[in-house]
Amino acid sequence: MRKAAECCDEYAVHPDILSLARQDMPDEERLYDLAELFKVFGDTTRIRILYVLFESEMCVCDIAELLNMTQSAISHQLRVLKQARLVRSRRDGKTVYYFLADDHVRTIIGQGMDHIEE
Amino acid sequence: MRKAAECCDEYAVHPDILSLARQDMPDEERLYDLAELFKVFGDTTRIRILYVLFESEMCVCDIAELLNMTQSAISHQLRVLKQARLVRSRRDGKTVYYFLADDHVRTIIGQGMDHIEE
DNA sequence: ATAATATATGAACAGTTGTTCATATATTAT
DNA sequence: ATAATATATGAACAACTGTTCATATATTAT
Repeated sequence: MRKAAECCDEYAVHPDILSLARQDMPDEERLYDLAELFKVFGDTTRIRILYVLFESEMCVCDIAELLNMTQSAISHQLRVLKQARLVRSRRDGKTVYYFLADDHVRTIIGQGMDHIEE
Repeated sequence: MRKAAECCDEYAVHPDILSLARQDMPDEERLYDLAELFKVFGDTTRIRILYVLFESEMCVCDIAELLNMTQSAISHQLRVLKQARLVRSRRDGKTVYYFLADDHVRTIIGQGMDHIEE
């Protein structure tokens, strides 16, 4: 018989489920990376930047203008998005254009919208 | 011609794109809710709880045991998950069982995993 | 070279978040 | 009623986050 925590001994679900849950749990590094990824989506400014980039690649100061925020604030957030590999950038002269890195961004945001709208 | 911010006047993308981006931007409340939702996914403890619930509904103290955390910490986080409507609960005597609210959780986490693993 | 423009970045500060601790509530058994 | 068990919750504190401000870097034009 399973030796559980001090609490809820008699009401505990079957030990098989517990060991199964332990098996299917991704390793610590993956869980950390996953949480880090979602943290990036967890900010209004960054979500708005991503939405803006749904339409087209865009330079830093246009994003700043669109969102009515300072160039610095946008630049800081673009760095976060870039580190998470959600956006990429290309330089054209003095201007740096940012664009969505791949389609996961759309899918994840789309699923999120589905959830809050239901 | 478009009157842009002081910066990058001559390099700015076409004004049509700017107004298009403005149109397709969800309203503030939606953007806020969306960011709030992703914030909930943006924590290792909560991600681990959700993973545990992939297998089966589970009571608070079993989750606490599985994740090696205090009952209080888990309970606090379950409240956050519940407020975000990612989990639901049912009471059976003294025990409260938590379970995933719907399939968006799996999809969102799955897409997140796809992204970090690619 | 210097000036102008676009972007990036470090430090600081306020606001937020997650855990711990103590305690409250809810249910069951006696 | 009281005791025991499972869960919930408020306060406090440390750690983290996003913006602002000042300034640095990069590119282009003169």
